Amino acid sequence: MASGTQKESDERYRVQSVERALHLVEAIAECSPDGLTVTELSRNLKVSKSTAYALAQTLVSNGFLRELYPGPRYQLGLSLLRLGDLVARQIPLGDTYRPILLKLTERTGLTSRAAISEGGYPIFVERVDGPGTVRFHTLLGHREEPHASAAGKAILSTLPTEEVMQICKDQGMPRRTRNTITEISVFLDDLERTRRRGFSIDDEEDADGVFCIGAPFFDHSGRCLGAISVTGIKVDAPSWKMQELGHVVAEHAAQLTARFNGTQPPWTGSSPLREDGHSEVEEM
Amino acid sequence: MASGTQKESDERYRVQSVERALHLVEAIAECSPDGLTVTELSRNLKVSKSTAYALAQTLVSNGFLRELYPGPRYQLGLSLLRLGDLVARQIPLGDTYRPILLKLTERTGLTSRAAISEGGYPIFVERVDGPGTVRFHTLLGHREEPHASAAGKAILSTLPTEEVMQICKDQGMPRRTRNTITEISVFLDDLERTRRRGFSIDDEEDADGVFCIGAPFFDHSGRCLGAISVTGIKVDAPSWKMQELGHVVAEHAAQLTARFNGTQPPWTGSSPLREDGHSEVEEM
DNA sequence: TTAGGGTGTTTGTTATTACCGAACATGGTA
DNA sequence: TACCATGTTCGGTAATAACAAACACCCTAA
Repeated sequence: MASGTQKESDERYRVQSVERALHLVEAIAECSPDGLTVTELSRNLKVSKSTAYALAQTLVSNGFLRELYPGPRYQLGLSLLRLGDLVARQIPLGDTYRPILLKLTERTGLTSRAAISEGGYPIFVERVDGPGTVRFHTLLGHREEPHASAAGKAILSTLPTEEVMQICKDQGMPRRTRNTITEISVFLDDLERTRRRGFSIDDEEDADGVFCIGAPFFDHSGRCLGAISVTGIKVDAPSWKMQELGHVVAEHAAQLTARFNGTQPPWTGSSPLREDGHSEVEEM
Repeated sequence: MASGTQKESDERYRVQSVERALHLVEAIAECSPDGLTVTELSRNLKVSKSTAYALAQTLVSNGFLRELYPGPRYQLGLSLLRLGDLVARQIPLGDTYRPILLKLTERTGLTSRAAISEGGYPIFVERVDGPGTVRFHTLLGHREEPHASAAGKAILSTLPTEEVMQICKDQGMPRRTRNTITEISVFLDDLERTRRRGFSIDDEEDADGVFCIGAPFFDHSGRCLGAISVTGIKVDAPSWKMQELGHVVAEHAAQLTARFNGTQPPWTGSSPLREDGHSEVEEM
């Protein structure tokens, strides 16, 4: 549903006009950077023009939106830049990620990202774009599908089975591509493979032609803090190369763990190569 | 007043509950990263506990705030990170600033920032922290005082006198430190010196012990797009060193202008050194 | 030029709904 | 245990958010 996946704070205690105002901001965010006019907003939110107008004016006067002339189009305002920067700065040890991602991108030539775990869901908090011409539309603060992203699978691979099943039930396992895993039993098998090899693979499971490889990092008690991942287009890395990339990613994740004075749980990295060779890559 | 400096879109057309919700976000931003409780929020906004509760719940359910236990404290939410990142990405030619700021910081050892001009006011859109242990609390999206910041003075130095006086009248020239320029005539003199030497100096005018040096950059028509500046603590750069720093900053600003295929207006940099030597630095 | 359809803005009016105060639940402390 | 501080829930009431309709202002086409 609309915004339902978070903890469902009772709907009775929500303020309609505020809810509408926030949806208005989101609507503009989706149409960025072009922005929307009052009429478009009113249609989008299914409210009267005058209501949309009043909401937009309120947001503008507080810097959450800005009016672009002519024909006033509303764009995201600079308060959001300031508040977003503030959030970025208060991410625990936020400065730590960038240097390691830079190294990872330099080594692999791929876009790399760091996500922290929010109740098992990956939230991306840092990004280093690769040198290639391909740019991925990845936003900080974005929450990816836990079952169809490398970061999500890396994080889930560290959690007990019951928690994984709970998250999958809450979130559902919607199909994103032909390769998306939508069966819980298949997914649990995949997490088991992830644990054994020490890194996760999203092989065109979230978007066609795009792969990701991720690995988790840990705090001092061995709890998973989040995951890092690299993203590329499939032609850049055929399946036989993923094994190699996986070890590089896992190695950098281990460096992050070390920076946090963390400890790898005993079962990770214990068998970087499976008994039966590299079949786990090809069988997906 | 509260948020008065922006264009005063008629107060009749604002919705109260949304206004309160946004102020609530700002209140939390000011107390970040600790966050605030419902009771603190209600006191801060001068509304009843139940109202603050409803507003906060609405913001939480949309990801603008997050609830931290115990004793639910409300913090800024990850939607703000995502929206802020989106704004950052749609800044015109946003990728251009960082490499030049990196060079500037490497060369000077100081924190450097880029601001774009929003109707003559400087809005910071990029930042590269210096290697020192001193960190300045500078936020992207923040609007600094035009009359008491190096970036502001650099931008204003490119505008006609009437516009400068209008902005000073709108904004006022509040005193921030002992050194703040609060007299319009003195300020206009300072802008004239800035034009002649090609860079602006904020010598403890915004914060005690902190100096900034800025220089404007231009588009193809010679209009000022914004300014870059470096920031440091006074002990790192006594007055005699500012002249030298100024030329480095101005040089990097010129590189930015070149990147934008811009043109320096004829009167800039025409006399990088004043007739009477370096006295302008000491007389402040 | 004029008519038309599209804006954004302004205006009352109505009933929705946001707000408050008070009651309830909870947790820590003396 | 009683107390005082929270956070949460409830119902009544009046403020106010939302709407429709009118207005002003472009454009474009006839």
